[in-house]
Amino acid sequence: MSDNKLQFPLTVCTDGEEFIINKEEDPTSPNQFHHDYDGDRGRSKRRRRCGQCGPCQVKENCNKCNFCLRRDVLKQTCIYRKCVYLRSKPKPYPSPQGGQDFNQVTSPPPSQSVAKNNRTPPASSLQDGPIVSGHNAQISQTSAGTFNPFTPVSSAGGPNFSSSDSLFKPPVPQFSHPSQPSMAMGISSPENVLPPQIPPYNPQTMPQIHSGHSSMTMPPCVNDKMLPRSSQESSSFSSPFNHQHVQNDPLRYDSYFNRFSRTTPTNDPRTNLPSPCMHHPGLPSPYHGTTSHVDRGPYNGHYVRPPTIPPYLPPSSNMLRHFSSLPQRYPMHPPLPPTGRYGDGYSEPSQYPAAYNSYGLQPTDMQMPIHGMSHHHPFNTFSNINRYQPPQYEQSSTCPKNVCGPPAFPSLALGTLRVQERPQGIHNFRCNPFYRPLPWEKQFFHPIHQPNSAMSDDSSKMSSASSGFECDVICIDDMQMNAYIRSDGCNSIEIEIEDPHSPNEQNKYDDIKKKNN
DNA sequence: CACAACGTTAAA
DNA sequence: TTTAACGTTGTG
Ligand SMILES: [Zn+2]
Ligand SMILES: [Zn+2]
Repeated sequence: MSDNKLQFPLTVCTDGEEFIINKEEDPTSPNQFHHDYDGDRGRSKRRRRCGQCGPCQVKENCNKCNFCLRRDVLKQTCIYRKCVYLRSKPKPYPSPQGGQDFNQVTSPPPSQSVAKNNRTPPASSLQDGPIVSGHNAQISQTSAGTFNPFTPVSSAGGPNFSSSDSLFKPPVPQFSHPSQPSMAMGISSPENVLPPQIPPYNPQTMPQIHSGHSSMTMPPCVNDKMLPRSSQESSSFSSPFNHQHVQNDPLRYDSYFNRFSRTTPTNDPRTNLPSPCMHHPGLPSPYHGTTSHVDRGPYNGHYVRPPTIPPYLPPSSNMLRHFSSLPQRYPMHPPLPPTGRYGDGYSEPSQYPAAYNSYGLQPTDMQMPIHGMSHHHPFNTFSNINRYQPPQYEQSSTCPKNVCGPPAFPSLALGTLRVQERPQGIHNFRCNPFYRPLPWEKQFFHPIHQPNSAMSDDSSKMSSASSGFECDVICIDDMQMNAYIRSDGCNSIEIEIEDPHSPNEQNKYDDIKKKNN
């Protein structure tokens, strides 16, 4: 890895865009948590949102899910905002003794005191959906001390998961093949520009669930490192990202077709996809409605801690459980789905499938946003979106979520860097990764089968095609190197830099390039 | 179990 | 006090 030659975090500028590159951290670092809920210290009776997981980043209520729609009665938080860690059943209260029922779900990271910001501010804006919080421009706490419960996001839709089963059964190796699209480095993301990834709630762009399996009701995985199928698509949306990409016309390996190619948006069917955000052609939408606060944010010592190490890579999934409050199709106004909180095995702590991946977006910094959210209303407040970092799996580990095998590509040997766009964008719910159905949400969104859709039913294909992978040459601090760039389809790009001094790697690259010819 | 309802906790 | 939403309980 070329890490040793670079100092992180690095700031990389490409085409006027600045990115922050952080070295990957070990999310598993234990010492980062502390909690009280199940711990003893003044344990509170209730767990609190961790403030770090993907859903916790969502600042706005979707206003479409059952919980939102029936908030008064159900008194539940928006399905899209439900903390991953709270999805498991709470441990029986006064369980004074060490019955750590859910050892994994105990406490959140030392909550950054910052978390308090989580509380949503007055809402000023209203749009339709939740907002992902982001960093404000302050970057933050980066340090290693930061807990990263979740890794980032990938956007929405993670890889295809069909069902919980899929967790165990590697879908298609996402990494095994280089794959398609990813965003090129220069991403221009002016404020108000949508992230490419969030395909509007268009049935066609919605992640499709693998049919034939049990239904998954959880919201999407946002952390997957792999490029979710939808991400891909989204990346092709006309968006700053894409545009940039086009400009760069990077060489990319299209796994789907098994070959390298230069991008040509023009003929790429994907480019015909709808704009990433139906609501944001570029401007904020009108505000309408009242607002309401949302969560109170994490509180020191009160969270339930996200799964610790092993837990974050569990076999099954709590997260994959049904989350029945998800609307069928967000933007649409479909029939309401049922609401359920722990259902479907959510309760099983042991099941945090991909806790990390599934949910976590790892904001570059842990800062919580400050935007208000409206309860029953859309808002048009833009919040800075986090530049979510790609998931950080152990180096050789595979994406837990896609239990697929390890990346069978050079990437393994390469150091992984996370490149994040410098914080600046603002997005509303629709533009936020969470907005899209998360993996577990697929069930809700997928219902609409679109035979003729650009999206194939063959999840295998989609899957492989979704691991955006492209090799390109980038320059960092005057150093040129080959790098594989993967996009999460949203706000993050993962760049794997080859160690210039590693002949082997070089060869690998060469090989790859040759294929292209 | 999935779901619905609602008491209750706790932040603002 | 109000509001958000966690945890529990009841039903099918
Ligand atoms: Zn909602
Ligand atoms: Zn959380």
